[in-house]
Amino acid sequence: MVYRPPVAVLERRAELRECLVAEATAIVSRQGWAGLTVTAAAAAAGISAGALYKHFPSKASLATEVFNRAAGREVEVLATALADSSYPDVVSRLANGVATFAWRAVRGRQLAYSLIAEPVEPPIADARLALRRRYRDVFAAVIAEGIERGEMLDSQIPEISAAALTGAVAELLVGPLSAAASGPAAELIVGQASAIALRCAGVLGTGPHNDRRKS
Amino acid sequence: MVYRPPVAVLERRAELRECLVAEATAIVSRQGWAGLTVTAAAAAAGISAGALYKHFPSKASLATEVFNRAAGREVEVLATALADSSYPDVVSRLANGVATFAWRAVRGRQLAYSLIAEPVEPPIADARLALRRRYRDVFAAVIAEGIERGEMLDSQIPEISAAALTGAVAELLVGPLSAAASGPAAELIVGQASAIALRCAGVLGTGPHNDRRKS
DNA sequence: ATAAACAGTGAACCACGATTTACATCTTCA
DNA sequence: TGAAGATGTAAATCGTGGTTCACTGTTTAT
Repeated sequence: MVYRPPVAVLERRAELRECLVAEATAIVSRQGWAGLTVTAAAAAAGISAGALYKHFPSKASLATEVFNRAAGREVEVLATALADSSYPDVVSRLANGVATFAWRAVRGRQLAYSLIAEPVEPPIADARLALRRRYRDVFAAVIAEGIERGEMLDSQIPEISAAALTGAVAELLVGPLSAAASGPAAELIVGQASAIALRCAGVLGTGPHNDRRKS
Repeated sequence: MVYRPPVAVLERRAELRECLVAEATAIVSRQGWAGLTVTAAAAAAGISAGALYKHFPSKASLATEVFNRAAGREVEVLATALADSSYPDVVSRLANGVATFAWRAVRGRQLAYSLIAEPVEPPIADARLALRRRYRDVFAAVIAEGIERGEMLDSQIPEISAAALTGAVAELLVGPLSAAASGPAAELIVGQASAIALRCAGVLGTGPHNDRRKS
């Protein structure tokens, strides 16, 4: 071989690749997967559609990379919130985790919708299955710990409760209900989401009860 | 006008239209929306693709009719189960409703997935929104009644809990968890789904508790 | 200086389904 | 009988995006 690209070129190449992923992510966060065409992504990064194929073998490849990175970030944030050791009990950690999850969905609403519910082509649908599984596993671990420590109902199956919890919160945040959620409405929904999540997870202790005094 | 189609012809025409809807529904129940092409639907009904347009103005029109009819049936069944007056209390009715919902999803799994979660083109996505709203409303009514009668937590908002409940059960039944659900596993999931739904709805009374005796 | 490797361009090219069209057939009713 | 309406067929047409292709300009190592 008589040509070996020098470091500077390789760096620029890597940079452009990153730029493509970043721009594609921005498009999805703004317009959803429907807006992510090869032409649009390439144009946003300042190159032509054909050139994109010098960096990704196919659109699906770019799309799944975008998905997986964004999904990874979300799961990471959730896992971190769920592991926050400044809370003494598992229940508080769960509440904190759900609230975090919820807030992130309320702010990047379009991205949350795109990750969780928007119609997508098959390769991304697969990645989405994996995402759901990861959410489930993360929640399931917390529930299992809660059962272990006697803070949660022990007749439940952590994986199942976790899946339900994931679905419940997702529907709440991404579904039609929160579509029109302005500031205060959003707070209400996030608050309710946390409460519901705890009930879902079979939190023991005081248990659900109504106040005697009527207002 | 010198031609007025006689009753027999009109009947046959209506019959064929029904046949198209039925065949299209069958395709969706078997292969999902992905399998529902104009050609396939027409062929199943024994006509050519072009002829289908004598009965429906567009594919979207046929598809939404298929969706809405199937969705209507599901909601109807659920509403009936939730209204079963042979149960004395609201809680039992809710449990019964969720179990019915769940069983139907476990048997027609593909159809349930298609109605609730499969990627679809925009016109059907709209119809799906409406379906989710209907599910939510039906559950919300029951929860509201439960609160009214003092059987459920009164600090919740029925619509929100109902949305969460819908999402939870949907995720459970249509998500990856129940993908491999053979007979006994399915029963387990349905059972858990009912239990989770009751917790979600903030059922009072005995509340979640662990048995003292360890096995 | 020059062959080789490579990013990039812009214009084809292609696959896939939905729709439309041109034409044939049949039926009704003046 | 024959003009008009309706159904049906098969093939052509269209739109949309992803993907490929032929070619250009640039850079590197001999």
